[in-house]
Amino acid sequence: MKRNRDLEKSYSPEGIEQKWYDDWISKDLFVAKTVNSPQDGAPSPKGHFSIVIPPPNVTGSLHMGHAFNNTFQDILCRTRRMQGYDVLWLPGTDHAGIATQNVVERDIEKGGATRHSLGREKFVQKVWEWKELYGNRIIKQMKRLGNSCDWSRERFTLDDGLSKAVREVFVRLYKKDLIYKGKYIINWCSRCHTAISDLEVEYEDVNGKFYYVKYPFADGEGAKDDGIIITTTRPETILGDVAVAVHPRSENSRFVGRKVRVPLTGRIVPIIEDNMVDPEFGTGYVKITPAHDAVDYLVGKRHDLEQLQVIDSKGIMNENALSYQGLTIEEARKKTSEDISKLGLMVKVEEIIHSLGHCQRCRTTVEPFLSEQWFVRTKPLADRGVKVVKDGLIKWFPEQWEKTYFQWMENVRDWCISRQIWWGHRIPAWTCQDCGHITVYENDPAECEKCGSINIVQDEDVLDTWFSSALWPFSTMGWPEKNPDLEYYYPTSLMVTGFDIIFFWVSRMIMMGLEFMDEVPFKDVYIHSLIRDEKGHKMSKSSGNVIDPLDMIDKYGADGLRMALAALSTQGRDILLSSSKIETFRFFMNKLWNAARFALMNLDDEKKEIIFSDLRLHDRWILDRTQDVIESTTKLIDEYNIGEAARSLYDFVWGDICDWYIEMAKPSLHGDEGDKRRNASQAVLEHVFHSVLLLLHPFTPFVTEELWDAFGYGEKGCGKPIVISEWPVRDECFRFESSKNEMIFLQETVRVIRNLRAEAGLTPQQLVNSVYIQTENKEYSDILASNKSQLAMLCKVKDIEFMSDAGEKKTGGCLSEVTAFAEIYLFVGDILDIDSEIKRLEKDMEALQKNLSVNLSKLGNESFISRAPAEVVEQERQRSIEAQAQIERIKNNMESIRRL
RNA sequence: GGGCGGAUAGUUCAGCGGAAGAACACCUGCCUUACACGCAGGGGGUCACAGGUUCGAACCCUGUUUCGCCCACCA
Repeated sequence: MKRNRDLEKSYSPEGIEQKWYDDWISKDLFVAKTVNSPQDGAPSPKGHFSIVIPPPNVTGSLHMGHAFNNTFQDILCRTRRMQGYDVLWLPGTDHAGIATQNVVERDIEKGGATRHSLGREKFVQKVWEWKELYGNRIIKQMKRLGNSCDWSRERFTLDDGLSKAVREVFVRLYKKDLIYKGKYIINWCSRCHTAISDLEVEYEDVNGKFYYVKYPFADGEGAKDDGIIITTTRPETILGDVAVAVHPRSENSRFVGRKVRVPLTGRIVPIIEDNMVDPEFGTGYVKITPAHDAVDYLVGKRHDLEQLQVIDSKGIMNENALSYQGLTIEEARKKTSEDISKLGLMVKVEEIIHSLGHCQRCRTTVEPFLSEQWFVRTKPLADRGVKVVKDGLIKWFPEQWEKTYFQWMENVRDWCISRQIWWGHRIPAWTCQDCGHITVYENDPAECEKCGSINIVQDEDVLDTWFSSALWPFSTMGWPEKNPDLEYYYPTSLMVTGFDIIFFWVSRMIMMGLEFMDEVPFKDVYIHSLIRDEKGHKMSKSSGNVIDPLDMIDKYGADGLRMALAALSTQGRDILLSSSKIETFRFFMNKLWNAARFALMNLDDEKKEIIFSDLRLHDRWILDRTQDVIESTTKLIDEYNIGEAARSLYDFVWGDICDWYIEMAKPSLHGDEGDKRRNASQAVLEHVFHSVLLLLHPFTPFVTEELWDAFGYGEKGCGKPIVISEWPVRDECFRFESSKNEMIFLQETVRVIRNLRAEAGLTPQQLVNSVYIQTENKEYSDILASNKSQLAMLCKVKDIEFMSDAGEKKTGGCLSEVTAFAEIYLFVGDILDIDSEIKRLEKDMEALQKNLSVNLSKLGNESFISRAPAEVVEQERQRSIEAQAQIERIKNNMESIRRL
């Protein structure tokens, strides 16, 4: 083994991370196998493990959510790669229609341009330029995190291949009547100037006014009841009223069939009955405005009412709004309410808090708006999506999310997929100007498929971004073409994402995957929690509480950040992150580094075999623990419980290896117990580090690769990089069950003695001459007796005495503590000072040496030898030998005390 | 209105049927040749409340209180 013992005294990630990432990339270690191709050959007997990354927005930059999500996926991919699976982690980015368009619009505004002043073609060109400039930023950031993605397969949702898939899907769905075009009430953002889907509307409580308005009877019968009172929050929509509704079984239903006069417009409208009215709410009378309210729209449909539009797509009152034409919604609201008051029809106005929809992208209030849009008929697709989960073909982690999914899927409504923006996949539909027929086709058609006219124009709208995202698991692998990747890596193994996009994305991928691949898009879905700031608030630029993962990588290293994210994660609870929490794990990287440094300082180049007869308790214990950790880590990762996996590795390294094993192995590593023991400890240490580096690699790829190399396991030592080294498995040879309990005896005793020492106020320089242990437990006393030197090492005690009754010792200056196994006594008077102990020994030695030199001079004197009797000479000779031995012993003694 | 999740040490959270744990923070000692990004020790908890199941409950069941989140056609 070629060891590198020349490690820095503390771990600094700079340089190391970049070095290894470049190395991995240059060796194509993340490039997935193209199975059955001439260069890659047959698939692994283990099979495949594939993940498609949730594609981040091209204009975005890496935030903590991405960092967490990507770390999770990377841990799985790296583990599976080491386990011998054919791993594909497919990366890419999303064109993010409205979001990106908004960003670029804001950018060109600085130069005084608008998208309309540029025109469609030029504007789209601008967005592409933007994408070329900044679209790569997030990819670079992912690389710094250590993502082991196959960058050779990187995709973008507007790539040619993916665009082709989008068209194919659109056409097939249209032909199956699963896509249709129609005039419906949709959510309209007057700022983005486009329709948005139900999911893109976010409801928020806002202050508003609740107007009580009287609608007089118009049929002359109501002499006594001169009218009814409706309630509304939007008086400007009174201009579009075409009816008033009551609940059929309410008190108010007695007026059904009568007519009232709508204020301002003077329109005579009927009172109708509809179940949608809550008789308990407001006055129990609801004005019906089918063109400007989603509920009213449905009521209008049921009762065949006119859809009277009074507001246009820009949020301006239109020609139907009489004198209010040209006003904005806000202006019209003020004016109409004033005018109603003037007419004496405003009964009262209340302040209320009500929930209002806002555009997810720009926070503008969303208006219900009647317009012609494209929709996906979702129900038939959803039914299948529900079934596969019920049948267990897709498993959710944590399981509870399954319910959320079912709830949405079982009540799913048609999906509005057309957007009145320019950045995205343009809808492949052409309307014939002559016959009005709509031609929907994969390739741009030259003529109307019905009448053959060449006078056809393509639909102006583009598709919802999520339409292309829904195809991501198979469109990225080449669909609709047949392709070895698609055949081998689809369905993917796992989807990792946040709960916020279960409806937007996960459910739609399931529906599309089933429709077009006839198979689920992934077998497991892992829904992770949200990252929040330390106070539990959502991180956002506006509140200034963002912890930038790139800053954290600069400060603490990618490994520290990754370990923190992994270890802090728990199932089903949000993660409250702070810089200091990440720091804790940076310290862990240093601890690992130094433990490895210690090991390297104590290992020879030659690799030692583990010889069982030379092992002592702590050796057997750490070998046994290592096997347990190998097994449990593997199991936890299989269950996607990376939080527990990371935490248990942390505890194992810090608590078991550093705090106990290394401390206990020091005497033998220093050679105090002879060569055999030194070899044994070296062999054990090597095994432990070899295993733990492998186990930690998915979590902290960079340090582990660096240390792997330093131990000589990497290419310099004629091995392989850790990235592609074999994942460890439990070695049954190293199962030492009894070591677990025996070690507990020892640890418990050490803790108690240390505790007693602290109670007695002893300094580290003070040596306890002896502790007395009273116990009936033979096994316990045997274990302690055979580990005296470790005990001395760990708690600075010279000797242990066992006794059945310590009664006579319990006088003055005695401290004691009872444990589960024994009662332990320490006498405050029975303390040796290390320095004076050494002085005492030095004195002894001096005296001995004096005697010895006298002896030796006698033996060197010829007249003494010739005159003295033979037995006296022999006696003197014996004495000198004894003295020499004793000096040797005292020397050793001094050495070991000095070490304490 | 429906659904989901949380309530455990000062703080952030693990634990989810068998003697209350970690990390920060706090207090006391220590620069002991792997590590002060460290070592050793310490204080601190009716595990939200009330019932129940069990030999045994922080953990299971039933309520209650309370804080979040998601969905839904309260105009």
